[in-house]
Amino acid sequence: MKETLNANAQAVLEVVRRSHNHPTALEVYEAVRKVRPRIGVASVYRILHSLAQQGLIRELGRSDEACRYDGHIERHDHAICTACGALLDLPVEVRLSEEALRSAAQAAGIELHSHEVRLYGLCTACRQRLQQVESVEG
Amino acid sequence: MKETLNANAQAVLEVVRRSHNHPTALEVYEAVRKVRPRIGVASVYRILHSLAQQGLIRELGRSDEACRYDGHIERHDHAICTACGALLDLPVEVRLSEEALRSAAQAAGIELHSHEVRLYGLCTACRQRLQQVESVEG
DNA sequence: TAGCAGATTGATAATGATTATCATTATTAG
DNA sequence: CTAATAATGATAATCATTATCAATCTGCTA
Ligand SMILES: [Mn+2]
Ligand SMILES: [Mn+2]
Ligand SMILES: [Zn+2]
Ligand SMILES: [Zn+2]
Repeated sequence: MKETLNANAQAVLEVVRRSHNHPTALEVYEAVRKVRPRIGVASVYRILHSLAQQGLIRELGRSDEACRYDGHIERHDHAICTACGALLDLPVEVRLSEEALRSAAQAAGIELHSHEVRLYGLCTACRQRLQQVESVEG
Repeated sequence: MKETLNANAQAVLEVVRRSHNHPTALEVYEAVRKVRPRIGVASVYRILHSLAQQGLIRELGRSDEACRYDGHIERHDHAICTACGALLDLPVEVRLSEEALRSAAQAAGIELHSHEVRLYGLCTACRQRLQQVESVEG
């Protein structure tokens, strides 16, 4: 229900698109202020979430909100539910070649210590819950 | 300089190891309280960081601390500096087979929407900074 | 055009996670 | 047994994010 972007949303989108450094919400806020001085921080947060929901920008971090700890230190990957934030171990390893890792790390200029694959999607519970809603609505 | 683990640290480590659900610091705190009722929340945070630094447990989330936004929505991967929290785009794609993704998602019971590879290590700036320190100390 | 229902906005307060302080307590060295 | 030092935990502070809610804007109708 949020088809057209108003001036504020346009400005936020512009800022995020122009920036190549993965800005935080507050950084976006400071930049948007320059062109839309009356905008408030609440609106920036609202707009960012809305843009992310529309797929126009992407949210990084935020698997839930609090830092989580893992007692299993052997390398393994995770699945993250985009609806409820659940963070699950992947029981099988997603293999990727040493060579690909090495060259990617070099291209980014990073000294590689470890890596992780993250799968995003709906967990079983959320899938069922959303199907319910869908069948009621439709 | 934190070779031996005292009773509090042992208890925290036990809790994290026993839990299979990636607990938050506060969840760990509640569980540890049961066996060490006098422990404070500050100590739990201190111990968790210390254990992570020693490589005995792993911290998930916490690329920096605030949620970051990305204006580039085409699928791509990231490098994260474990020293300064910098979050960088990988300029090359880390390829992994559709088949591996699919089977991993199925094994975790998740309906896969997207995925991301994360490389962890030291960015250029931090690498140089740490070399300086090292040469002064050593 | 005036008036009104409903949506949008932004100032501000509230919340939740994490960190900083600092007086108190435990450890260690002499 | 001291005195010095390190570890601890209660509590206050900070920071990002969200909730509230009065004010404002936007169609729309009489
Ligand atoms: Mn895990
Ligand atoms: Mn990116
Ligand atoms: Zn879920
Ligand atoms: Zn760095």
